[in-house]
Amino acid sequence: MKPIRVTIFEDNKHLRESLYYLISGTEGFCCSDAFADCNDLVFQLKKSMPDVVLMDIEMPGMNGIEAVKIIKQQFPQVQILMQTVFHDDDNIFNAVCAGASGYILKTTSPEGYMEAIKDVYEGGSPMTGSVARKVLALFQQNVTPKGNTDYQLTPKEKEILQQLIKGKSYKMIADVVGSSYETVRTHMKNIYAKLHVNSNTEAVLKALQEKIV
Amino acid sequence: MKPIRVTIFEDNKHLRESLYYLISGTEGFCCSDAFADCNDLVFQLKKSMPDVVLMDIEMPGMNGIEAVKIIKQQFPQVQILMQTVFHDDDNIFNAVCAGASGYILKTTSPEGYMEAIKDVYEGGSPMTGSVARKVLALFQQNVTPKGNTDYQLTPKEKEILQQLIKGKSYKMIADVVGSSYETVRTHMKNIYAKLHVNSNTEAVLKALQEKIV
DNA sequence: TTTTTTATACCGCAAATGCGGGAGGGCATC
DNA sequence: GATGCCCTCCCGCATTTGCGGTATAAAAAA
Repeated sequence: MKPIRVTIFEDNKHLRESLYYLISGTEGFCCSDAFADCNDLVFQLKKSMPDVVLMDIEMPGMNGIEAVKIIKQQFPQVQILMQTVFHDDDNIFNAVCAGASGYILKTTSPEGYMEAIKDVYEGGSPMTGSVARKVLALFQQNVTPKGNTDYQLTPKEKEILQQLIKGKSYKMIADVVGSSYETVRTHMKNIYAKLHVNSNTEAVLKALQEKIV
Repeated sequence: MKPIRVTIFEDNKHLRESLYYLISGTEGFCCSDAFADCNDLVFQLKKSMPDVVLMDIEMPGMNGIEAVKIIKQQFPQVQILMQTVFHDDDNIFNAVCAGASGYILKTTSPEGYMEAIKDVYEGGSPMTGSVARKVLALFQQNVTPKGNTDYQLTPKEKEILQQLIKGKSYKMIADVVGSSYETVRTHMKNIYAKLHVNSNTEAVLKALQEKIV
């Protein structure tokens, strides 16, 4: 069983070295490299070939978020564990969007660190509870506009609406669902009535917003 | 220090009772009630006054997701921990949207259960690593599609597109933006050309997806 | 200053859409 | 057997859209 290769990006010398020794000294892990900044990021990673990158958010030069984007683009298989001092909503949000797989605080215990590294490596997404709560909160904010009104659409109607919100015209829809153009029109009439709309765009809008599809 | 009050909703009798004894038998916890379904949900909760609700997703009658919505509406301070057998994307998504604060699998160990309950109570959001990963994945899917392509829309064009994705017709748009119907049409032509679309719906779709607005 | 861009506005025509109606077949429920 | 629901298809007509022009004036850029 080969060890999990970890590369560290952390500007604080003390923490960086502590982590280096912690990881190197743990059975089953191997700290392939430790950097203070993201200069030559891609080049360094090509050499290091890590399984997991431990990335600080606050860093001089290129910040952690930018680095995550680049890493995910160039080495999509690499798992990234973010570490930060603060509970900053924006940072969490951005890191998650950029493609980080885990998010822990620097106050985490050494054992916690090692568990988290193992977890991201195995496909999990470790987060300290409060970070997770923030992610969920963001998630709820950004996605909840999910009206739950039931419009009683029939399967066929849903199918057609599905196609409509892909930008298809009636003719194309008819083709896809295997009905005649006229039939599609009939369905649309019914859909409009059920959704209480009277135009193409309104239907698309409503369908997308309320996730009726 | 008063104990954390937990109410269980779980249709499986064996698991329900196991959890009941587990929670009751743990220092600092108190299982205020355990139900097999969500009948009289609100009434029962008023009596139980739990701090944390342990909710099964798959249940006869009202399912767990619906229950979460109601609980969060009626008792917003109550923390909800979902439990499920499966890793079903839709369920996770819906539960999170509905307002669940944590999400664990039934295969979780007794200690894991207790930790999770404590965690939600304290404002965290425990999730098994793989669940967290799925939530993040959903998050990334739903939020990142932030197209960075620049379509070079002029202010007026953006304004008009803005209106279009509200479901307005050209006439109505003309009225809102204070231009003539014909002018709006001209702008639309240009917008379509810039977005590389050729229908109403496609434009709305693209505008919404890429958040050009 | 000349050119380009933006916003304004109109005409015309073909196509698509919205809306009203009618009509038959299948299938399940009552 | 009757009723209701869903899916199917068609007709007609008024309106809206998509797309091709043309054109003017102000503003911005060259």
